[in-house]
Amino acid sequence: MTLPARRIAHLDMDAFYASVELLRYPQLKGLPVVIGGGRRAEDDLLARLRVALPERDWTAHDLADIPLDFFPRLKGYVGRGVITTATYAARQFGVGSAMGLMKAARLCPQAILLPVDFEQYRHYSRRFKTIITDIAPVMEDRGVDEVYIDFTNVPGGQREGGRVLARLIQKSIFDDTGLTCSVGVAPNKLLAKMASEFDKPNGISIVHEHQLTSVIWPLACRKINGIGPKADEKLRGHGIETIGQLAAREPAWLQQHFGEKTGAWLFEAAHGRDERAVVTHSEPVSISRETTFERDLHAVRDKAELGAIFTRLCQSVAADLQRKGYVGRTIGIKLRFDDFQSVTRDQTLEHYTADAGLIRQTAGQCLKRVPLQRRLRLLGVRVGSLVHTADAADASSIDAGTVARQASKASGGEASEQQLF
DNA sequence: TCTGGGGTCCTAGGACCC
DNA sequence: TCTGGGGTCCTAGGACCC
Repeated sequence: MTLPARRIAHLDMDAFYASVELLRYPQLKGLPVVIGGGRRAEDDLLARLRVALPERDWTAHDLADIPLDFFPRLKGYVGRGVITTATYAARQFGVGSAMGLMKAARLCPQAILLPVDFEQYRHYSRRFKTIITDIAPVMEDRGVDEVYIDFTNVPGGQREGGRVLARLIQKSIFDDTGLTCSVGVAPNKLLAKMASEFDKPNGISIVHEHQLTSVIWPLACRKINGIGPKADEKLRGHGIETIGQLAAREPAWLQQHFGEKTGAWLFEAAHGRDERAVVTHSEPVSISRETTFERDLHAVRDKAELGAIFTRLCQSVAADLQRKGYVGRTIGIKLRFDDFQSVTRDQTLEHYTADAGLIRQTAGQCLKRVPLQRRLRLLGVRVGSLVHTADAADASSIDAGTVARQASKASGGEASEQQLF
């Protein structure tokens, strides 16, 4: 008996956030639209609408019949926002994800700026993932708009190398949601991920093992998921630009220059080898909240403001933990200074917690270990070493008395903030 | 014209124990 | 008194991804 050949799909929704917005605002179809800008973008849009059409309740986010003129343009945007997604029409102008909005405003001032609406995206994310698992149950979540799917044992999953099943999934998602996606099918996750980029948007690409040298080797190393800007730069320094050139190096040479583990992985990846399974369930390792300030804040001069933000972040993390049913025992902070340098500090507690007061107190201790001469642009709070609340609920793990005692100490609010800043 | 927010994984050094 | 490994935990930083 022989095992069926592995067929793994990578499915990537096309310009997901922007496409969801276009479902709600069809009048924007074909126009350059960028999503981002955080709270400010939302306030701008709502403020305009309240002035223009004061009779309606604009917090409802129902703008399907709103004239184009009422949508805010990128031109003149000031602030720290970045682009989360851009429509294909906007990408023509060279704007793209993670770009600062002020830069985007220069490249494409006429672009329409929409605020992000995660609740909507999560809603459509759940919808398309349910459609997929109804057809092919072995699916790995890779975020709101991406998944891996194991086609191997799905009836029809081998037909035309997976194209037939990919087409069925693509059509089912479109019929239900009106959204398009791109799919790559290959012998493993590494190649499937690359394949899903070959034909975008709304494409399907099939890669077979024997196409390694003809299809994969001419590609830039950067196309390998896991090779980022730094590794790419270093590879270039050694005259390695394509995956084929990477594959030609000796494993020992790669290990010598990139470390034992990374070197071995680079060699395997360049040869299209990847045995990782499609993982249908995973547990979070950490939960965090962070925020970039509207303006850089000084630890002494802006003490009150920072203290309030710090406390709010701790409360948010605690609420997230409680809502999701986790407790953790490693409390950490992250700071980013005005020169963009970041530092982290963390401390591991004896007992698990999801208590805002204890998190605040411990995070405060961490903060005391950081020199605060420079102004800050970002502050974050993280809780790691997570376990399910139920699994930690025995007396040896959570000491309720300790939690209550330390919580009351820290929740004095004003007093503890005084010490911290 | 500076660069969001939420994650994972890896490395490396020091403490501590056997 | 000095020496060596190995294992695990903790902490800090960094690369990378969506």
